[in-house]
Amino acid sequence: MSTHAAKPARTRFAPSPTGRTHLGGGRTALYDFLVARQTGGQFILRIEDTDRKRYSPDSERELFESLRWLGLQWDEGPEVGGPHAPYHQSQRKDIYLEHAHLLVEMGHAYFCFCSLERLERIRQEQQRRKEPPRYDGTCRRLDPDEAARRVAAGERHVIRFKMPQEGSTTGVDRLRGEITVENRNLDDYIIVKSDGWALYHLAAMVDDHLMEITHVIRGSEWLPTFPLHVHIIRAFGWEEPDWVHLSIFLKPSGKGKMSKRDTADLMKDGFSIYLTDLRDLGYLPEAVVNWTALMGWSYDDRTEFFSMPELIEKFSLDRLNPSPAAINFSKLDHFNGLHIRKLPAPDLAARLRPFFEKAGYHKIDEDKLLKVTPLVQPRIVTLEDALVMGGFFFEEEVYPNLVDLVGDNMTPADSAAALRRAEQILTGLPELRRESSEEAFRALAEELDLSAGQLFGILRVAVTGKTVSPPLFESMGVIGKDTVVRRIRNAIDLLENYAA
RNA sequence: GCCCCCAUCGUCUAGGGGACCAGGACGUGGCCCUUUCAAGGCCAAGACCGGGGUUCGAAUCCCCGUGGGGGCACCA
Repeated sequence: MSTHAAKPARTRFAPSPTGRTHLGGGRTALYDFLVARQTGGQFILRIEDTDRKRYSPDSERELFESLRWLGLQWDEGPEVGGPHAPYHQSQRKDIYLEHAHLLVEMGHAYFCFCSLERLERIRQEQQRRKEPPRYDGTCRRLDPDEAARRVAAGERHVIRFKMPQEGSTTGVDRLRGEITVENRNLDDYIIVKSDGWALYHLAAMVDDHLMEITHVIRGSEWLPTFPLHVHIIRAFGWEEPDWVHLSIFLKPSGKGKMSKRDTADLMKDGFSIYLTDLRDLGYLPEAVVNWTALMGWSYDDRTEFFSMPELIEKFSLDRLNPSPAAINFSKLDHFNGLHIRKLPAPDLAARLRPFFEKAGYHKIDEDKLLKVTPLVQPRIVTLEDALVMGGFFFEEEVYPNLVDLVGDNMTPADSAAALRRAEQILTGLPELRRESSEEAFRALAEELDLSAGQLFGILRVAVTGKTVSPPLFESMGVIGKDTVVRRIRNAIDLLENYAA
């Protein structure tokens, strides 16, 4: 695909807004987007909301938000319009109905008047006899003129696709090659419900054709009905798109698909399969894109770090892997760290700001944030980690634990004495810069017969309130001399009050 | 039960008849660097599901098992 200039592709992401947008959808949309961008074609978003009972406006909002967060802006679809509008299937009911009637006229479909109850009876009977559950074909044998009269008379009916009963059907999947199914294993699927709404099988094929879709990239859960879709397209005499059935995602253990329970467990570990959760958890869209792109696709035997432009250039449907993939969140952490470190500091600072603000650190000074950013940058894996790693920079006071203030193999009195000397040195310093302060404090350690680790450890706790922090002297420089001195005095008080 | 898909380190993967005592990445362990924590560098352990075939030669092709996954709605 990338080897020779392909003709512009028209791809579509066609989700059903009945739940939250997750990794699987994100990856499908990403591949759609990449193929469109790579070939100079269009990425279309189509909302499959023909099931009015399951439709949820919240889901749709979250869908748009998720795709945009990932950087997958659609060229045609809701909110942006396009030459094939409307892009909500709920607004295209008549189009599907017309096409269904066309199929009936051509003899590829028929009206069915069987009741739900009768269908249920047949199903149970078949189950009892261990037969595959299928429509028994009663209405298929009806005289078409009579069926038409009953429809005209207002009798409740559905429209079924007339599947050939002999032979087999072969479709070609881009990653698996030919997929052949015996026609007798296929059912006379309902394509229009009794309320007049088309089902996916019809609606999607009609829209894909009308919208001139060249590549249907979708989940492999569609593989079993793939031959049906091929049949519908052939019945109309349309050209088939390229079919790409993506592998599914397994839970991290590799044992089965993600369940509700798994999702809840995941959140406890600070992970989620939902895109907006990942955003709120402090993951970068760049990292999520890079990570999911590699779940089922590879470039070569060593390159793994990709930006969106690089993916657009290098992505290829020919290098997709058909086997199911377990989700590996520790690899997401890895990619997030990588992308965080790659970011220019001002960019990272801008992304960090909302996390600090949400945590209650208001009036964050831009200059200070810009200084803090490179200090936390190599030390965080998510944006949210910056709160723990660098919160003390924006805190008025810090509250160290007494035990942490006492150095290794030292008494509280020793620590207090060391801090007193540190305070003297600090106040004597004309300004607080890393080079000068580090030199002075190294000398102090020697004077007190302490290791650098001992002294710096005490200072770190006094100044940052924590045992783990960015490098001490750089940190002190950002915090400022007055605040550093005040915090050291507080630590001395703490130690001496304990002694008393 | 029936149908379909899949099968290389714990995980994501490279490999597509000889270049493979199987390469990379995450994770894990160790070392170096180092004021803590990271980052970074180096090293280590770790896999071709089983059985048949085809072939001079199989991780690679074929068949059968087995295992895993998906689907069997007037959902998508």
